[in-house]
Amino acid sequence: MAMATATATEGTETNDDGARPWQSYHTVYTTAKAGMDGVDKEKVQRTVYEMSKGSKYFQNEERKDAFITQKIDKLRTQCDKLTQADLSHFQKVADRRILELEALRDLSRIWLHVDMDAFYAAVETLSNPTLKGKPMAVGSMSMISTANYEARKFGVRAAMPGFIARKLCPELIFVPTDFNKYTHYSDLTRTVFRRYDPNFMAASLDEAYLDITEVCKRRNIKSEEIAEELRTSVYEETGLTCSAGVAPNRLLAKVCSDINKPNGQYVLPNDRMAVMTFISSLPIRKIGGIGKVTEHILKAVFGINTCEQMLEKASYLCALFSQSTADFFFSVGLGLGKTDSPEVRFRKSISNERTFSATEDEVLLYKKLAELAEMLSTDMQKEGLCGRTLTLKLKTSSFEVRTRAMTLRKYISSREDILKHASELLKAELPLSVRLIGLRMSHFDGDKYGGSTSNPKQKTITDFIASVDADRNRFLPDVADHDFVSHTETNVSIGSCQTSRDPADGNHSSDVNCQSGTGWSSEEIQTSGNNASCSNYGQVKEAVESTFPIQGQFEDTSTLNLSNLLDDERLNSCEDKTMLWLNDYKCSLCGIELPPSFAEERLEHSDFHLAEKLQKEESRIHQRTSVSSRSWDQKNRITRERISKKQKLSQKEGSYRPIDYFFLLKSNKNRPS
DNA sequence: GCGGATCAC
DNA sequence: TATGGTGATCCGC
Repeated sequence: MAMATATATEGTETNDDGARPWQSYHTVYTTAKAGMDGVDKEKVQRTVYEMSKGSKYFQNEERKDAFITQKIDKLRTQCDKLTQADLSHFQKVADRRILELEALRDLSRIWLHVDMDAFYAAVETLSNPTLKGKPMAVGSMSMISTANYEARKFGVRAAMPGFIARKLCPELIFVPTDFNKYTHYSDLTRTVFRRYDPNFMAASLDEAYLDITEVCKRRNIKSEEIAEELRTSVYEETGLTCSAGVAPNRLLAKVCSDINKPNGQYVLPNDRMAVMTFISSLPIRKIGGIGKVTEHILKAVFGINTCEQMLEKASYLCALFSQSTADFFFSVGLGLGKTDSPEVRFRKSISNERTFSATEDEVLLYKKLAELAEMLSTDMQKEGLCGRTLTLKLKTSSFEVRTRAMTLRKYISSREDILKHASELLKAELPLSVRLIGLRMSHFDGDKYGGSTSNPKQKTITDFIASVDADRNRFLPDVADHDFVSHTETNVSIGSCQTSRDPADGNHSSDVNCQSGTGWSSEEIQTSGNNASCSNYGQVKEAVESTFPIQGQFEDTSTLNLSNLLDDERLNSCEDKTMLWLNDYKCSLCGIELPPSFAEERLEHSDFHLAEKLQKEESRIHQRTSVSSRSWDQKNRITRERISKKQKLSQKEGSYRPIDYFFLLKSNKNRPS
C-alpha cells in the first residue's frame, strides 16, 4: 500500500534512511484475516518485502504508490483550503444527507451471509485426507488461491505468490486448482441454502446471501437457531464447515460472518442501537467496497479508521468527494446496506485474459490474440451473445496495464470478426513488451439501456440510495455459477446522471482524481503511430492462420488503418438529451434550480421532462405541437402512471416517507428512529 | 464512449 | 524463475 509515504498522520512510521523499509510495503495479503492470529506479522512482512524488492512487480507497486501519495497530497491541500464558512455549509449538507439516508433504514428483514471456510483447500482435503493437518495451499508457484488454516499460521494467504509462500513455509504442499470439484461441492451447499431461501443470492462458489425473514417467521424460531441448523446441515451433507453472519442487511451480514470464522457464527439483532454500537468501532477495511487504497486515503487525509468516524468527518467527505461516494461513506457510518430481494441481472461484459512470459515477438502476440478471440467467441456463442464494444487489455512487461476499446456499428460474435478488430487494436500498440493480453466484449445486443434510447436516467431517491450500497457489484454469477441468471429493472449507473458536486457558492474544485500522466507520453503515441503498419505482416498472418485458418478476413485487416476504422466502423458519440443536475443544482434542460435535498421535487421535475419528451414523440406522430409548462401537472400524472410500478417495487412498504417529514422532525429536535 | 483505477472473490 | 482471471463500477475526460 503505502510504500514511500511516511506521513504526518501516520506518526508511527519511521522511514528514516530505510531503517525498516519492509514496514511501508503493505501488500494486500498482510491484512488481518481469519486464522492469522498468532502470526509473526513483522517477519512475514519482511520476508514478502525481501522476496519482492527490486522486481518489476515491485517497481510497479512503487509507481502506483506514488500516484496514491500524490492523490493524498492533493486532497490534503483541498482540505486546508476549506474556510470555516465552507465547512459549516458542508456540515449542513452532510447532516441533511445523513438524515435522508437514515430515513431509509430498513430493519424489517433478516439476512444471513454464509461463507465456506477455506473452501478450495477444504474440498481438496476431503478428496485427499492425507493432507489433513498439514500446511497446504491451492494454487501454483505464481499464485495461491486459498491456504488452509495450518498454512495461514505461517502467514500464507490467498493472492500471495507461491514462491513467497514457500519461503514462509518450506514444507507447504501445493495442490493445483480443480474447478470441477469446487463446483460440485458448491452445488451441494446450495441445495441446503435453497431450503432456507429458495431465492438465495450466490455471491461466488463459496459465498451466499439468504433472506431468512420468512423461515424465521414460519417456524417461529430465532435467526441464531436457523444459522446453527443451516451450518450443521451443510456439514452433514458436504463434510465442509462454514461460517455465518446474521444482520438486518447484507452489508452487515457479510461483516458478521467474518467475526467467528472458521466454523462459527455471529448474530447482530435488528435493532438500531445494536447496529450503531456494532458499527462504531468497526475498522472501515472490514466493509465490502473499501479496499486497501480507499482505506489508506481515508486514514491519511482525514484520520478515519472506524466506521463511526465517517460521520464525524462528514463535512470533509461531503466537500471532497462526489455525492455518490459521500453517500456510500455515510451509509457505512450508519450501518446501512441493501435489504431488498435479489434482483436478477444481465451480464454486462464477457472477457478472457492470459498471462505469459513477457515477449515483444509480434508473431507470438498475434497468435495469443487469435487464441483469445477463439475462446471469447466460443464463450459468447455458448450464451448466445453478440456485442458491439471490443476492448483489448495489455499488461506490459513492467506491469503497466493499458486498455484500448472500439465500438462497432454491428454486433459481432464470430472469432473472425473479433480477431479482425482486436488485431487492429493491438497493431496500434506495437512494438511493446507484453506479459498479458485480454479481450472483453460488452454492449450486447438486447442490452436494455445500451444505446441512446430514451430512458429516464433520473432515479427515484429510493433507487438512488439503495444503489449506494457497497455490495452493489457483488451479485453477479461467476463463470461456474449456473444458478443465478439475471435481469434487472433499473440497470442504470448513478454516475451517468451526476455532474460536479461543487456547490453553487463554492470556488474550490471537488476533483479528487489525480489523473496525471499515466505513462502515455506523446512520444510513445508517436512511436506507436509510426509502427502502425505491421512490419512482419507475412509472419503474423502465417502464425494466425496456422492457429485458426481464416478465409480472407485477415487480408482485409492489413489494409484497414485506424482512420478507416473511425470512418467506417466506429460510431460517433450519439447524444440524446438526458436531463441532469448541473453542479447538482440546476436542470440541464430548463435551468430551474433545485437543491439535491429536494428529492421529491426533483423526481417530479424529471418526470415532467420525461412526459414532455413522450408528448413530443407523440405529437410528432400526430403532426401536432408543443408543450407548455402550464400543463406540468397533467403530464406529470401520465408519467407517474407509467413509472408507478417501478416505484412501488423500489420502496419497501412503510419505510418510505417524504423528505420534508424529516426536516420537520429535525426542526422539532426529534430524531427519526 | 474511452481509459485508468479500484474492488471482490 | 516466478505476482491470476472474471466481472463490475466510478470518475474525468
